[in-house]
Amino acid sequence: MPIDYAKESELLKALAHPVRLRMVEGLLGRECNVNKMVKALGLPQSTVSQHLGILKSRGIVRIRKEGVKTCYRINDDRIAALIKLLGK
Amino acid sequence: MPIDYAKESELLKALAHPVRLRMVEGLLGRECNVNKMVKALGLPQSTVSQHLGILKSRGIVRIRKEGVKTCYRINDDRIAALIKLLGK
DNA sequence: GATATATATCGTATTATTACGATATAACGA
DNA sequence: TCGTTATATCGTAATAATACGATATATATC
Repeated sequence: MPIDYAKESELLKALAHPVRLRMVEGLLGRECNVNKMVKALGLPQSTVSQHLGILKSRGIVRIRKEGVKTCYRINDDRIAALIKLLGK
Repeated sequence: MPIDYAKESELLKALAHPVRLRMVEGLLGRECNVNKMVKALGLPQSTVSQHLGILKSRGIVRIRKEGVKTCYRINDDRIAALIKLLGK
């Protein structure tokens, strides 16, 4: 399958940040709401939300609303394999 | 193996550019000198050289000198699998 | 409706990346 | 040594990404 360089480089760019990489790895196999991530990461809420927005806009994650909470989960099938590759 | 987020996000950042992604894919399985890439990509020589420098500094490619020519080739075993993943 | 909680968005200063012409360096052949 | 070819580096203007406080919005509870 021919690669869409512009599109796939956007995907990689979204993952190419230490905080987002950590977020994505943390979301493998389980969903998580924003507040939990804020606490786990020790970063300002606005910063975490901004990073999540980037991951969402690239289709890497998607959300599920649960009352007032927003639960994020992985939405791209390739992510798990990609993260696994990085650990080698 | 636990991921070094800073290190691996640097790897992804180096790949997260349409031109560099195209370069890397073009180098899968075969080496190529700078001038050939300049012609193939239709970009200024300084631009191509700058991108190659980024790929090299992250260990994604390495070089072999052949007289005046510099031949670039893939140097990271994970790259082929990563590119393959992107095409899915 | 008032309040508290969860999250998103805005504004913006700082820092990083990009593109590319100009210039430098290095190897080769005449 | 000169000229040519191949490549790297420099300088820099333009653009993009980042961090994060302030603020807005939405939902639940009382």
